[in-house]
Amino acid sequence: MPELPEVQTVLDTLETKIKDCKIEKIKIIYKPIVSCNETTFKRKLLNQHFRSFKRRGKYLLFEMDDITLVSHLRMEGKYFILDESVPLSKHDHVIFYLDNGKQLRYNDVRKFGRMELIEKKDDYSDFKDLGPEPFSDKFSVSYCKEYLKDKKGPIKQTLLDQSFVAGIGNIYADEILFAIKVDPRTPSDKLNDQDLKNLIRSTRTILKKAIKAGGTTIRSYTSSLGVTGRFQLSLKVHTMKNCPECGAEIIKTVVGSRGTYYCPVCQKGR
DNA sequence: AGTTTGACCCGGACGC
DNA sequence: TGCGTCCGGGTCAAAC
Repeated sequence: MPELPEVQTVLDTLETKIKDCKIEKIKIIYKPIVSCNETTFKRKLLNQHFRSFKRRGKYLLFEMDDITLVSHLRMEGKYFILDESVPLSKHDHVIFYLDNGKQLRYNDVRKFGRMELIEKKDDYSDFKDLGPEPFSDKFSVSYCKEYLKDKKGPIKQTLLDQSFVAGIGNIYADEILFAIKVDPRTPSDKLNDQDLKNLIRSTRTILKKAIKAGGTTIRSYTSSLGVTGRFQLSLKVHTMKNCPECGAEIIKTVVGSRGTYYCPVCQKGR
């Protein structure tokens, strides 16, 4: 499922493929994907060009001439760029007809993804109450300390809270906590300064590595399949059976109603 | 009043 | 073949 690295990869790939393309027609097959009024959505996007490509957390932001198209892939949203002659597939929900004869197709098996329009801004830092980007200077030890103060809920759950830091999903939350050797159930306010330093560093390292891997993998897919949003993961705990460090059996449990993997030997509470 | 939990949206996968 | 159940990101309502 797309988390920050995958969203970034999709964005980068779309930028190379449809930058400055014009939308000539829009077909909405499954209406709830588009959050706003259908007529307004079409009217405002018609004859607009894809000018710049930005990301905020897991949201794709397509800046057009006069408006910003926001897209969230949720669980399984995918974009394909295909010739109009290619038959529609079962889970294609929104079709953008481009001026180069290609179509940008939004495909989503679960139908959880959403699109909406917002005003263009120079700065999307206030967008949807999202927390800082993991790579921004705002994601600092002092910020984490302040945010986590008196937070009793498990640190894993806080990592998934998009208003704490934007873009981390279930898989990377497990991977980050494994990297810093902290038990996912640890109360959020129990992490010490060193833990927070490690948390910030590991988050950036892991996400960066995944973006790199995503970029590598997706290039081999794009020529035939369009933007599938698939990318390789080098997972250490999530879905693993044994710990790559100590060999202990990985525990699978539920934290904050999310499936959670951790090593009972390497990862300690505080 | 602020924080936290839970239902919801979906359909594929899986177990019986 | 056919049910029933589980899973999950973000939103929003309800409960604490």
